[in-house]
Amino acid sequence: MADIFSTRAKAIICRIPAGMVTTYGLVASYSGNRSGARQVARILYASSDKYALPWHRVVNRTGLISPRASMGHIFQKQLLEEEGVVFDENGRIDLAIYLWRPESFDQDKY
DNA sequence: CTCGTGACTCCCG
DNA sequence: TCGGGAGCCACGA
Repeated sequence: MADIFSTRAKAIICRIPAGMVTTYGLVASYSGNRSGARQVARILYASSDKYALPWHRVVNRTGLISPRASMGHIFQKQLLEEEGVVFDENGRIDLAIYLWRPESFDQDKY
């Protein structure tokens, strides 16, 4: 497949277990481009609409949800909380506990 | 087909 | 310690 980047990104996002989160950079890194964090975000947004990807399980490197819309991150936070993710008083996710790495799954080559 | 944009991250001053 | 700039590339119009 030529679009390994988007394909991989989607595949990875799709495999994020409920109650877990990952970061853009991490997904990008495992998709073949450590600087493709932005593309991951874009692919996610564009694809989540058509492929129903769990974009809400992807947060930025600090564990903080990126405020892409006025109420977007609030909704995202809510979804994660229902999956069992706990936020601290700053609305930040404890990556030490909830960070899920692509290496955790069989990343063959796909 | 071309152009603009961006839900990020890292590095340097 | 903190802030700003550059790099990267897919998607939509």
